[in-house]
Amino acid sequence: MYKLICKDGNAKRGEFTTVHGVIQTPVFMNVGTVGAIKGAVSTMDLKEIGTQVELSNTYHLHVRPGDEVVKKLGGLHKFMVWDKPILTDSGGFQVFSLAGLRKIKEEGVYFNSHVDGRKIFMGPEESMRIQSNLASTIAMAFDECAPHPCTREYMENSVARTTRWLARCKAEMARLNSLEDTINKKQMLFGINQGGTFEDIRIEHAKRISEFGLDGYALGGLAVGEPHEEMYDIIEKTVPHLPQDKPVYLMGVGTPANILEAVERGVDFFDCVYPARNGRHGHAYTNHGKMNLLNAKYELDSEPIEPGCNCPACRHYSRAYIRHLLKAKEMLGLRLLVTHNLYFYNKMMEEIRQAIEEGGYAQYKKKKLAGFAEGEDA
RNA sequence: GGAUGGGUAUGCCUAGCGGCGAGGGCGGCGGACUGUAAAUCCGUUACAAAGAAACACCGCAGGUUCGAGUCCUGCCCCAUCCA
Repeated sequence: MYKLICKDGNAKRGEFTTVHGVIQTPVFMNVGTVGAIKGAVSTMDLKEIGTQVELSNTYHLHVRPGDEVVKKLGGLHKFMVWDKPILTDSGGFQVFSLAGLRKIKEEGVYFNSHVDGRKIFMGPEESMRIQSNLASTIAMAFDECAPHPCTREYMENSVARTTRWLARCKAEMARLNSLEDTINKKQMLFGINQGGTFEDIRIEHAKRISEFGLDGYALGGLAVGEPHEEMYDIIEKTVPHLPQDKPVYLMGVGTPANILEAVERGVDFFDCVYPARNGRHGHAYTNHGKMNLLNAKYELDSEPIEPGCNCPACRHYSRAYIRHLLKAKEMLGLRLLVTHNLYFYNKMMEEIRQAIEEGGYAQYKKKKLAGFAEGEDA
């Protein structure tokens, strides 16, 4: 249940109520694909850094340890010890990212497991069944994230199929939620808008899926190689054609700047591997741009990553120490950096919410972007 | 004093055993990464040049050879061992 608290321009401040608690939006979901945030960050850590929603992946958990296993152990919440909302991505993105290992058919997608090569079939029904077994708070519809660039013809066919798949997802979800042994009988379903950078396909599809009466709507297939401006433009043109009383989720995006721009265009949910991946790669996000802790200039730097930051890493450790850990390939270095980055994202979302409530979003965004730009490593 | 093993590029270490304008690793620097096959990947790290015959002390000096980092001789350093 989505409740709009207030708007500032097109930026929305809302509350999304789920069986696992209320999500304050706009929100950044922390990505833990296989049921764990890469970089040795525990769910205990997530509590400490203000994570509201954790995101896991249908395909990956199906491959290992297997959704049946997770179900036997009481569902993903119990399994990974996380009682707040979990959103599971449907496996649709793997149709894109594992393009070399799959075949798309009308009934679904045939994958060769990236782990051991065995054949895996996943269609809308399978994806829903797996997500129901995982018992996530929010399930995503099974879609195709089409590549960029692609021809208009390819996109039209792909989007039409994604729509047909959505109907099957909805029906299967309703069936699963009514079953006796389903763990989360109130599992929500978000539909996914596609269409690449073809504005008319996007809008047409947005209108079409809006008729399904789902719990939320996502913009998929963006940030897959198209220029930022084009992505912002598509968001701006598409969001008005999605239900106004439902949350909008921009999948897989993005950089802090991407998020600031998208919030301004009415997006409520975000997720991205950047804070975790870049953390593992030695980069720290700060209000003055990105910082590469691997650089020699931090060798004797006893400052925290970001002075004034209240994350566990910055409260206790210096840049020099974290650099040393990274150089020494100690896991603690990655963990501290990823923790800092996730905290940074979560904190920024908190600031965004406050700025919208205070009606000063445009100003906040401008100031924030200026800060990023002045950074030494930005 | 003797024995043995080494000295490879203006960061460090190392491959190399007659065709080397010398391969690799680390360290350094830079880049990439957007619903995670990624604690990853890519580039660069003497000078000069971007050109088919141009110039890098492969510890130093000679020698053998069409050709030597590679073989021979002497010397200088380093390590370990024996006196």
